[in-house]
Amino acid sequence: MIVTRGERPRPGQVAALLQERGNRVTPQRRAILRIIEEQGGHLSADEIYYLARKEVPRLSLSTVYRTLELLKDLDLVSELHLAGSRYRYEAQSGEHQHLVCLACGRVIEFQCAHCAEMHQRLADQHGLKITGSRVELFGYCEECSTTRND
Amino acid sequence: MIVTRGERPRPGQVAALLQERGNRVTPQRRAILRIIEEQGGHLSADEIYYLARKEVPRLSLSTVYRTLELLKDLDLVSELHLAGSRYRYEAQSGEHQHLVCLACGRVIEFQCAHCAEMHQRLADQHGLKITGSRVELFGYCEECSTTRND
DNA sequence: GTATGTGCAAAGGTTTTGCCCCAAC
DNA sequence: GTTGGGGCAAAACCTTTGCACATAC
Repeated sequence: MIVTRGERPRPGQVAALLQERGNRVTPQRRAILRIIEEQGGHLSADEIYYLARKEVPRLSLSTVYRTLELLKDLDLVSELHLAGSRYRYEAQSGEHQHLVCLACGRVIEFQCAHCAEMHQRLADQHGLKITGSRVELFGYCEECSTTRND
Repeated sequence: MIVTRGERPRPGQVAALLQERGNRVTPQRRAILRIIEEQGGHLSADEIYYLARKEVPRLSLSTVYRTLELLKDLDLVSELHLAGSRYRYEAQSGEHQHLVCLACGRVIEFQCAHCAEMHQRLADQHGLKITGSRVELFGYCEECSTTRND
């Protein structure tokens, strides 16, 4: 099955994707994927673990990591290195980029067609076939820059 | 002393920068800074440690980390999260961005005035004051994509 | 001489792995 | 019934910290 990158497969499709690879659909995997999709945010493995245990109390952190690995392979989830030392995970939902506030940690997502276009041009210039891109802008959001100036 | 961001201070200036803050100029710090500048690459703390020990054999890894912390504060070095789980460090040498080959790990740097301009516009739209930006394009370089197709 | 800096060792935090039992197919 | 997946505990990995000694100033 081919799911166009950037288009989020529906639950039934996810099951099919897994089965195609000989993977199983388990309550743990369902819970973890649903949490990432519903929360929408940029969750750490830890936070996912915490949330998922409400549903699958005996869940272990290693299962979270293993599941995230799998979901990355399936392009259902992507792994981010924003500020701080931990990985964060989010549902794959089309190319988008991040503005990160260094004070409060808030992350604003944006899409930018010009960026994508420019990246393609840059990659061509350097003979690279792009498979992914990341734009992160760091700074201080409106609220935080006001506070800091008080 | 003010060193314009993006302009690399010369050795004498570095000493002055340190002294201004009440920091000392030690052989360890000199070695680490020189390695980062000369290697030009994107070194991990580990690699810096390894190289610097040729010169300062009793150097410890914690000194490397502490020195990197200091050099970051002075804006002489910047910390990157490219592919993989470790931090990498490079000499601060003006805004530039990275193309990363996922097969061989090669990193190509590029500068892009358009990107900077666009980032400013995006940040303005979202009320963010930018202090830094990161553009990373992932893919396969010419050589590697040839090899993979064999 | 006096802080600041260093080495060493230990702690810390996050992610990965091994092993054996369990459950999805 | 098979085989992939999960839980647990331990290991691995990278980075940070505490402390006593060394050294740049």
